[in-house]
Amino acid sequence: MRLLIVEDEAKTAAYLRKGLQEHGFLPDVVSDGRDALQMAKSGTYDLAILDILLPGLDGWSVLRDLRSSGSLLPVLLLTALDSIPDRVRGLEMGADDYLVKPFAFSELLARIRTILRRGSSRQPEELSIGDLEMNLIRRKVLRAGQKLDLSPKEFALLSLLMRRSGDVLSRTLIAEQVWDMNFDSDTNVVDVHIRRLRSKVDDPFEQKLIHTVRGAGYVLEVRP
Amino acid sequence: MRLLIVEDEAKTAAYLRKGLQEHGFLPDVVSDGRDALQMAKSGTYDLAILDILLPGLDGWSVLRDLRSSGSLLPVLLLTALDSIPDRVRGLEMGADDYLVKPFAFSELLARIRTILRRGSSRQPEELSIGDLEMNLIRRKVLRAGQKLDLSPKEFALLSLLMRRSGDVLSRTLIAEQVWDMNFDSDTNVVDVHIRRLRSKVDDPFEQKLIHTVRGAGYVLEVRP
DNA sequence: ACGCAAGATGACAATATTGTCATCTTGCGA
DNA sequence: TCGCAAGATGACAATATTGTCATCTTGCGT
Repeated sequence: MRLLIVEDEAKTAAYLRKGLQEHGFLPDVVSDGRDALQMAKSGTYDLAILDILLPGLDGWSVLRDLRSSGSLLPVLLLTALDSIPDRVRGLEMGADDYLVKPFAFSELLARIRTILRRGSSRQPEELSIGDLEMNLIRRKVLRAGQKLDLSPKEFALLSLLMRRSGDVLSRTLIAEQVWDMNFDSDTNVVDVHIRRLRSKVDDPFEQKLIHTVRGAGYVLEVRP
Repeated sequence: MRLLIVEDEAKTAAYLRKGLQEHGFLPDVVSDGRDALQMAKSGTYDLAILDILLPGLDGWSVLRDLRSSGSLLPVLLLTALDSIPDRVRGLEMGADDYLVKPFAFSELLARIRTILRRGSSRQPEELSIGDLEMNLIRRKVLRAGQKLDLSPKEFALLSLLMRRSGDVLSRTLIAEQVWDMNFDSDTNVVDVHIRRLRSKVDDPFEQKLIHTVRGAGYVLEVRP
């Protein structure tokens, strides 16, 4: 895990760098606010530990600029400013945690881990199975790097299959989720849409991903 | 936002409930650890504020059981135990934050918001401006609580406007983003689609959200 | 190996979506 | 205030999407 340590005070900076390195992190240290901002925006770090009192550009400004440029880089503010208004300000400006100096190294470590843990356990908006990738937000689907062009229903159906890949989904369940209607099973819409989806997702490729489970429904998964 | 407050001390519990209610949350209070666990597992809460010293089952156990059962419910530990080992233990057991009593209500509030912000806005999939809400993942749009039925292009256009609400977006920019093509400006597709969007999003309502900036483009914002 | 039920598939018609164009309105500078 | 350019709007035709149905295939129990 790459950490960006933004800290002007040399002694603290060295202490942080050494301690974090020993715990398996890859820290870089920078002391100037302007440099910090540039590095933080580079997209190469997993988390920044940010002091507020800095030369060049203070920590508030670094954080504000970072967030307003759309960066989601987790930031832990580590500062001697201990008043409640400062804490609130930091958190409301988009910091992920606020720890007051002097601090216990073990607590810093635990808080860093907490932030990082959170980062990875979130509901993903990027799904992928085998060489099939889809981005729910951008509404883009790729198979083996090639862009697939799906209709709205096909997209909804595929996203359901991917979100629950490995599970066998009954036609009834699919109908409820994708058509959000309770189902009078005398239609084969689901079958037909599965067909259309297959023709785009599976037909052009060797490795099939959409599988039929006779009598039960459909699964999306990689099979040997 | 539904909060579960797990707090044995009646005075603190009442104080929390009242304060949080005033800030727009929907808090439920429970004082027994066993009840707390059951409620936390029900899946109806967005966050739990958990004290450690409890009758029935202590906070550590509640947290451990919750996490080992796979629940991702965000938990903020709020306790009088202020030693570093306790803090570390709490965070490492899977709490999302640890705040020591006595605490400032404003800091608690800021920390709650920080945790909740993480939860949904890593890349916000829920956008809202005024009484217009949209969910990028579920592909649902509501205005004043009413469901709007948008075509794919309309949806893409609106999501662009919402993601960048407050910014004036030129037709060229819109064309690039929504049609992802470089634009030979001898067409008025954008105008037409703005029209169609307006007819669904704005026409039926008093308060308009889509505004024309003559010579520049369009903005989505709340205007007095 | 046979028969049948489950599933796959192709075709079709009903809708919905989209882009273009012609025409009407409106805001703003001269 | 007039005239014009920017923008709004309604209508239309070309496509695309969707659901249904009839028919073909396939897997599986006997």
